[in-house]
Parts: sequence; structure tokens; C-alpha cells
Amino acid sequence: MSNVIYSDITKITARYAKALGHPARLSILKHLSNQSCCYTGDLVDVIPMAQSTISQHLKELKDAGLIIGEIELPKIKYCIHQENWNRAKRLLENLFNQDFTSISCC
Amino acid sequence: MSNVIYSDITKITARYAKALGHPARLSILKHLSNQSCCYTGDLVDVIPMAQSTISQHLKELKDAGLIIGEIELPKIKYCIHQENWNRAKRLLENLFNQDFTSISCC
DNA sequence: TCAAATCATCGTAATAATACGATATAATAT
DNA sequence: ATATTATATCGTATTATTACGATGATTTGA
Repeated sequence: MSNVIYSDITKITARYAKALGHPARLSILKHLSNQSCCYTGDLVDVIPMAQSTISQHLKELKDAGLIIGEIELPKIKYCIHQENWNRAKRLLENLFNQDFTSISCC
Repeated sequence: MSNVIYSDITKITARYAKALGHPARLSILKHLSNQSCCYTGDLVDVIPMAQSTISQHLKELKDAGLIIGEIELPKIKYCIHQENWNRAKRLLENLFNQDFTSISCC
């Protein structure tokens, strides 16, 4: 409902986490890292899902800002969006480093 | 479809990320950390959503294993599940430390 | 010019997530 | 016994996600 109740930091952190929240997308990111970059077809060869489904997951990663697509016709080369990737890393580190463990509890 | 195509590591990492993928749940985790633990009612006072909705988000965090609920009737005290929290932290660190940035790309 | 290759997008169906109000449960206080 | 408190669960509506096949678009190669 009211999206305004959360801070920008909270919203963007959740956005990144959500993008990471599917095994297909994690696989895509892994392959992107292994081969520095890759084409949609490389992923289709490796991940046993329909090409359209993989394209859809690529779109979500792109919309979340975690990857970018460069046109190299007739292929599209996808790479990690380094700046946003680092931001996601920092945001999640901050989340985990609020150091829940040091606070006496339970 | 075939859930079997992903490694256990990939699946559990995605599961944790998905649980973190909503601003309400991040807010809950933040409040859990600030006050060491807290009751549902504390969250209802702070997060402007219906009590039932907050309870639903608590259930998802619990199902994902990130928090635990201790009965202190008539209240329920929620705390971070430290072991799983640390595991989620490690898994996501591993994901981000595949060091995409050092690989020449694009 | 026509076919092939490479992807994205569309249409669609099935399932999941999100939010709410209403109701249920279970202990405590009166 | 009854009311109160604190929270979960149910029912339900809306929207989002996920997956597929089919189609469209665009460049390359014959």
C-alpha cells in the first residue's frame, strides 16, 4: 500500500534481494561471473528452461539494475553492472553487519 | 518446474534472498536487531500495516529460518535465528565475492 | 532477396505473494 | 465465569511471478 513508509535504503535493498531471490537468477549471475560476460544463448545451453523464460529472468535482473545488456548483433552480451552490484553488496553487508549476534537476546 | 536442476546451495541462497526481498521484512529485521528481540505488538506500533499482515511477514521470515518465535504468553517474542542468519550472511558473501569485478569484461 | 540465427516480447495459464478485516486461540485478570 | 490482551489463522481480493509456446524484430550469410 503506502510505499512511502520505508526509507529509500530499505526499498533498494529489498529490491536487490528480491532480484537475487530465485535460483535461476543466481545461476545466471554465476555464469556471468564465470565467463566474464555471456550471451543469452550460452545460458539457454546451460539452464534447462525455455529461452523465453531465461530472457524474462534476464529482464528482471536488468530492471533491478544488477546486469546490463550490450547489443552485439545478432547477440546480446550481458554483464554484471559493477557499480550497482557493488552497491547491492554494500547494502546487504550493512544489513548483516548490524551485528545481531553481539546483542544479548533470548 | 524441475527444482532438481539447482544445487542445494543455490536453492537455499535464493530462499534467504527472497525472504529479504520485501521492505516490511527488512524493517522487521531491523527492529529485531535494535531491540535485541521484540514482540509482534512492537512491530505493529512501528510499521503501519495491519496486524495480520505483519504476522504474515513474520511467518515468512520464520519459515525461511531467519527468525524464531518464543512463546511468552500472551506474547510471542521474536529473535534473529543466529545460526541461520550467519549462514545467510556467508552464502550471500560468497555470492558477492565471486569477484565479478576483477574479471575483464565488456 | 531469402533463409538462418539470436533474442525479445506477447499471450496465457498456473501459482504465489500481498494486504485486509474478521475470527479463533489461549492465557491472564477481574 | 467472563472479559481482556496478544497474536495467529482464515477467507478473500488483488496483483505479481513464473513458465511456456508462439510470434516478432533485426542482423548476418547464402
